[in-house]
Amino acid sequence: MPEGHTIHRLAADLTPLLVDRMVAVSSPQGRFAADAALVDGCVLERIEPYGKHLWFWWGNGLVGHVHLGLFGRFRISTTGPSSRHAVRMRLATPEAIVDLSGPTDCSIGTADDRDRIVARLGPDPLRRDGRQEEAVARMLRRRTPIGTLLLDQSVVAGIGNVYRAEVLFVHGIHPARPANECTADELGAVWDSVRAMLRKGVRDRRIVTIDRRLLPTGRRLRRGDSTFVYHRERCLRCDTPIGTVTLGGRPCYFCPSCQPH
DNA sequence: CGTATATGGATAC
DNA sequence: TATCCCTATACGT
Repeated sequence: MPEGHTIHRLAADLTPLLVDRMVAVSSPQGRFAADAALVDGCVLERIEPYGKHLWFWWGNGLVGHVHLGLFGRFRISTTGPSSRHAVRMRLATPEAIVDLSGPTDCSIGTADDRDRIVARLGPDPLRRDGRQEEAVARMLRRRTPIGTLLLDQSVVAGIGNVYRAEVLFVHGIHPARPANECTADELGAVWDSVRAMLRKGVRDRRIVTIDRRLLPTGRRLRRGDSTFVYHRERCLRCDTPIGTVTLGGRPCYFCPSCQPH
């Protein structure tokens, strides 16, 4: 679930439920209990998404940090606590209960702590302050494979393994190509595409990158098809067997035919 | 019941 | 580069 679109979707969903309210903060599972006590009963002033990070600005000046990692998940209930799951953090108002399980990080810190983390993030395509030129500059000056850079949160914040593969496919770029062998126009187009993909992900609440205009006319889609190359056996466009190359420590799926060296 | 897998990332070497 | 952590789910036995 969690690439940047998930985080921005969560901020939009949780804000009307929790912001400007006094929130009971607890940790049924226990590991967040000491931190929870620091903000329990405070008014939540703002929920801020940035890349794959989520910050909770509390009325007493403290700032909660959540990073879902690979397994983290929020469950929202308006009818009572959802049992059965290990709940690291519970945010409760009279109207709603928000349960967080499995995060890589869930902690309470200061605004400075938040700033230090944001300082090492690249621009986020889903934020108003996300600047295309900044991301292009960060990529263009390096000869690192573009597939590695797109996964590097200090270059662009919010892209994960699915969007990286899909956006490179859409532009016909082999993931191992050194970033500085791309043109500025090309990299700008990659930014624009991934921003559009992420926005669609926020709207749909899931990743669907397929654009029928990029497929041969008459190509039949199977139920559940959502990507061109990610986690597929064969390319959705040309049926060539999909390859993978490990970049940034994780397999990057690509079509050897549509994305030649 | 066990095992494999997953859209992430920090840390140790 | 390797290892570990966090959790849920799908699937095989």
